[in-house]
Amino acid sequence: MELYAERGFDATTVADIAERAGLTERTFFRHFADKREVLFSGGEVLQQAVVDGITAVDPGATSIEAAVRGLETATADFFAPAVRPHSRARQRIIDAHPELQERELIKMARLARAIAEALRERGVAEPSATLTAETAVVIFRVSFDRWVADGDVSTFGALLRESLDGLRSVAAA
Amino acid sequence: MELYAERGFDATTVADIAERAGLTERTFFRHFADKREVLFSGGEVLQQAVVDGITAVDPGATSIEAAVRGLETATADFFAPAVRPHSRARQRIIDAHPELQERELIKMARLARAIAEALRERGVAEPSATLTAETAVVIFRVSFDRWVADGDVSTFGALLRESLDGLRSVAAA
DNA sequence: ATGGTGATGACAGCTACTGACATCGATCGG
DNA sequence: CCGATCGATGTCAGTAGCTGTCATCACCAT
Repeated sequence: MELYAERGFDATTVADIAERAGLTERTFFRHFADKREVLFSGGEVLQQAVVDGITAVDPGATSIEAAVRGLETATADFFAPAVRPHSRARQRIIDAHPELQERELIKMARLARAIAEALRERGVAEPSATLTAETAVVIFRVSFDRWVADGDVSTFGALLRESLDGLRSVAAA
Repeated sequence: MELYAERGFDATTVADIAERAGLTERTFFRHFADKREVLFSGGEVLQQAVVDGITAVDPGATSIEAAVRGLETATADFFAPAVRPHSRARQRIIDAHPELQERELIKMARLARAIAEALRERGVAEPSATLTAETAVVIFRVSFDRWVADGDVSTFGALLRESLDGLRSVAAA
């Protein structure tokens, strides 16, 4: 991430990264599937936390409530105020490179699938499960954008709530 | 697409494609940004059609109604029953290759941004415009999946309506 | 000490993609 | 009717991402 920030994603070769890390280029590719993956390696952990959060929600909750509550508990650990500068730096790099956005998007798609599966475990039928999961991910993304943005100082959980409310009024219209 | 279907995306080189097309490898890259783009080249046309459709909707309509109506008019031209076999073949290739899914996802993201812009033109404020646009794209994707799936024989417009209803009940919960 | 295992290095190779320059055909002004 | 121009293509060389294969080495268990 240092190198990507310093000279840009395209301008840094895998050889550069390997050198700074004191390793071989080959070894880099044994740890990361490709050059982009470096920025996304922690993703499965968050995904698992969200899934765990959803299954922990009281069974009486509606599907969208369960999904958002799962996001709330998971993001409370991952998106503490202290990590905001790091997240912001990371996001600046991603936003500047379409290839990285592609990777980010597929991670989100996987998150949606995992959420849908967790909802089905709770007894939510299709197509509600998928629809709810996709909606939850939209809420997550909108919230994340606002959380990373400079001006906003709300907590992630509060932003999730606001986004959910916003979406409810949009859908009700 | 012939070659991708015959021997798989990974197993076909650009040299193969160029040869079958009777052209040079270099010429291929002058027409398509990269190897994946071949499968997505028509995307901007659909996007423009959706945007045009949205701006044509009567100004009194709500934002989500305008977005879905825009999708309806655009998809009526692009997703006629006759093109279903082609769409299905294309989708089979994409579904088998994560790299292609990445590209598809970023196209969807661009579509969402274009829809949001069209909604803002209609006077919809943020964050409603973005939220509505993302929601509309979810509806589009769910509908497209069902339209491409074997069993279903509904028209695309009907599927859009059903998905919108489904999402409304999810969000209302 | 021996053998197994997991991480790394070394090296060769393929292919996606790019830049630079030459060629060629069509078109258009004189 | 000729030459200039322009757009599309061919040619060639080069870079870099990524992979397969084999050797090495540290560590651990028996």
